[in-house]
Amino acid sequence: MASASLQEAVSVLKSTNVRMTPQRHAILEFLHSSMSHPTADDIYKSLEERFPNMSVATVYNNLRVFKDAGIVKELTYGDSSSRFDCVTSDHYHVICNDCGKIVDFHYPGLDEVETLAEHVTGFDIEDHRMEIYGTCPECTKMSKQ
Amino acid sequence: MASASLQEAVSVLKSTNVRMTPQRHAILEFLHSSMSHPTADDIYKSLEERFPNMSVATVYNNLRVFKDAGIVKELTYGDSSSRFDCVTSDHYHVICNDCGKIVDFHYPGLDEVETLAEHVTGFDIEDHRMEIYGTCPECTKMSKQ
DNA sequence: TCTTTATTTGTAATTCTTATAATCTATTCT
DNA sequence: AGAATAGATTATAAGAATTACAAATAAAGA
Repeated sequence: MASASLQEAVSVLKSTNVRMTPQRHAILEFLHSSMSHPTADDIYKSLEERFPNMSVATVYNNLRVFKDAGIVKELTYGDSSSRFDCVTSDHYHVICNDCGKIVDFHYPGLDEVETLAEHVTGFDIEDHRMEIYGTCPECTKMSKQ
Repeated sequence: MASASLQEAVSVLKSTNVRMTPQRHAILEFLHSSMSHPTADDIYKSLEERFPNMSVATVYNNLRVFKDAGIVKELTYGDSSSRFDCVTSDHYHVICNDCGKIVDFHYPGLDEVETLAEHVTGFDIEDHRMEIYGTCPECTKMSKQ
């Protein structure tokens, strides 16, 4: 479950019969370099200059390919559009209710939750995610003024 | 954070200046009776018979009112449409990757996560949610046949 | 290089959700 | 009770995100 580097992601893709295209590489690159959690549109806009002819459909297609390959996760929050996060290691997200900022948060040791859920529900558990909601320091400061 | 009964939900609404209408009551009733986690459209369809003239907008409007009042939570997963869950007590959701079934799952004691997140990120934490993903017994059985 | 097959592109279509304005209904004030 | 006010519903249109589709293009292996 840990595809740390861009290289690793590329080789994961090659192992299935997924071809490497310039667009794909650029999308992966952007996902790995940006520490934020971009939307499909963020990605599209950021690559507009390098790929003036790229279609939005390409971004969506490839995000699905990456998701299926397990190297990218889709995050759906309250807001309209999904965000995408390259799978690096288990971490959670702290999200600001005001401005939407997302901060990574490490908290190990929730494997137990999966084990218990398996026993209680009979599901074959694969994964879990957690989001923590609140107000970020900046927004707190703003509201106090 | 615990509005166990329908009655309680109604009185919460009355305490703000939200009027009780037949449509509102029916939506609340449905949310409380259905142990599933219906989409706006599920709710709309289920009330079609009783309220032939009801608009989808009414469902959406009221779900927002309920959300703002804190008696209903919106759940956004991978699939296209949001699901709604009346706030009863803290619980999490186990979701089937195949058929989308959602099962409630109680796991106390994750307040610590919020505390730690506050310290690490400086956020003013209010809430958290967790989803556990896997394959339900039925879908596992199906795939083995 | 050639062939096969995946991928990209551009556009149209779909779906979910929200905005708007008109109508209607409940509550309040006199 | 009756009028005024504010809130709610309805119907429809608009908006935004995502997907479907068919034609054109490009990658990978023989």
